[in-house]
Amino acid sequence: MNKKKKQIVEAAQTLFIKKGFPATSIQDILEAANISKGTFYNYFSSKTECLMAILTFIKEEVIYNRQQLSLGKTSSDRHVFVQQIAARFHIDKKHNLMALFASLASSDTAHQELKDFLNQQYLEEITWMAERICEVFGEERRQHAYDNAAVCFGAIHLTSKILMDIGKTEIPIEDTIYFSLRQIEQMNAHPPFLKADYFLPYHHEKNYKEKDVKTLLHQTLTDIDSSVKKLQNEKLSYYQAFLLEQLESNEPNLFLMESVIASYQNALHGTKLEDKGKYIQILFTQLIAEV
Amino acid sequence: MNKKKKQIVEAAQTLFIKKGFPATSIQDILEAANISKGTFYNYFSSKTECLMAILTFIKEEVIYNRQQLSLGKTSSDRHVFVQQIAARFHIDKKHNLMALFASLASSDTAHQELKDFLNQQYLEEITWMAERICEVFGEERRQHAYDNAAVCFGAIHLTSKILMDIGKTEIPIEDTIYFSLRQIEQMNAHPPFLKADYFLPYHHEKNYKEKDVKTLLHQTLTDIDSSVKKLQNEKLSYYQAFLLEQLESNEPNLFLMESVIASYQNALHGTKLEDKGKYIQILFTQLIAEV
DNA sequence: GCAATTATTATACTTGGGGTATAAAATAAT
DNA sequence: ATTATTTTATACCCCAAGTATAATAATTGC
Repeated sequence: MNKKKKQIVEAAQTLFIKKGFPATSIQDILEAANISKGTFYNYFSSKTECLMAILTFIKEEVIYNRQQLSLGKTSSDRHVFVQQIAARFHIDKKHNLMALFASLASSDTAHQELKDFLNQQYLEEITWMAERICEVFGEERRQHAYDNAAVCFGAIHLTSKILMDIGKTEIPIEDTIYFSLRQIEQMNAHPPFLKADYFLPYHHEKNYKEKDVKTLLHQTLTDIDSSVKKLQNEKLSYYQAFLLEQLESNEPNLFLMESVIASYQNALHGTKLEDKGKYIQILFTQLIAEV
Repeated sequence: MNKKKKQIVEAAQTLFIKKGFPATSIQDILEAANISKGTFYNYFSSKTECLMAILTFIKEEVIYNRQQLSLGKTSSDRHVFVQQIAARFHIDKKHNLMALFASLASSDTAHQELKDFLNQQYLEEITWMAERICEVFGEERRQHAYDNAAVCFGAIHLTSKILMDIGKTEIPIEDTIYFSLRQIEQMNAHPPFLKADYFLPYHHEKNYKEKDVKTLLHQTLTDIDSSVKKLQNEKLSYYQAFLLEQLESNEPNLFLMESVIASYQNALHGTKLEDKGKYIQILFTQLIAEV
């Protein structure tokens, strides 16, 4: 993400939160970001697309956070699971996404595009949750994993919405999550309602996604290629070339890449490319999370 | 509701469903209803208000339907409960509200007004459900009634949304409701999370509502007063006068009114006021349901 | 360093929707 | 039949999304 684009995204995000998405005009964004209309439409074809860029960025942050939470912990740790679920809420809160979503859901002309985007997000969240339920409650839960995920997810969201709407904002989201998790504690006696194969297509999506993240990673690297060269750091240039080479190969060595990216990011520390490094790290985390 | 207003509402409803609320312009409504802008703004101060009129009308239909379903059945009948929950979905489906809600949630400038309206609707639904859960599962459930209502309601809505989104439209909503009800079958071992007193203010709302329905009923009756007189039916005129008198008194005799309204409606059968009669019946049902 | 390309600005323009205003015509009420 | 009220047609205002374009600034390639 280049400087101008970031400038726009930051201004837009602030405004979307403060005034709500529909109430924020493009003019507002232009003034806040100190850019002209042409520039805006150079980066985004519509206000909706700008919003989706913001949401995508935040989603990456959530994935990264969840991955960090799981480091060094066993995958069956229930408290980690709760923290990971809470991560979305905390990050949403940090960016005040609650307010944003409240003024969203659909909007002016955004229709299908945004709707599909949000649907994709929540269905991904549910398949992730079903997978994690198997890890936390054991493989014998697999049959009912989607039933449980739906009930738990539904309970969390509705309950937190209720608590918001009736003004009980002091209750931490973790309490709500523990409450909702309790609802799926007992083994299910009935045959599964939501069958795993319903969601197969959405697992396939992951592969598409994987491709997308991969190309995105590649693109980001090539984007800053010249800037990296300018730093005239031999090691860095080598890393850069290595990473691109790996990404272009059919079977990239993920372990090696992980290590190299760490050094790569380190070498960028303090330079004006530091943020790009972080972004690359996040993309990579997302890539391995999806494999 | 007079003829022109109904004409507008019907046209608007069709369009909201077909094109979605935000995508429907007032111009579209004017053309579909064959009216001019002035007329529209004579009945509604905004597009949002028009939508709320439609939603209110449908809500009344739901209440009426649920009341009909409970006739002659014990209040603990689980299948009646399921049918009553399903009523909302069926009526929503009949009016294709799913499509409407999907294009809604918030919108252009509607903001607070519409948001509050929808919040009110769903919180009322939850308090209704909590009450019914006590009736169906027994009084010993009261402590956890709101917990159970939230979990069940959340499960129903999320699950049906999922099934819609993944294209499993052939699964009847009743299956989803039975599935969701199963989730709250076991007695809850933990202390309640959502306490009943959180929802106390929303019970008070009922009283306000009652007043509204009463005045609405009165207004509807006076609206058609002259048309009724024109029919030159002595009995009908007497009923008309009687009902108005009762509504104006401090303690209307509901039993008498119920009987008179039945005859009243009967006398209107076949006339062009038949629909008005039905509407009055629905309003009255709502009135006694809230007392 | 200079030429060529690309990004950015400023500005004007088109389209379209929400909502107001008003005078004339139609309909209803007494 | 004469008021009142509703309805219409039309023109208008305001504002926002998005397009177009010519001029200017910044990058890039060589």
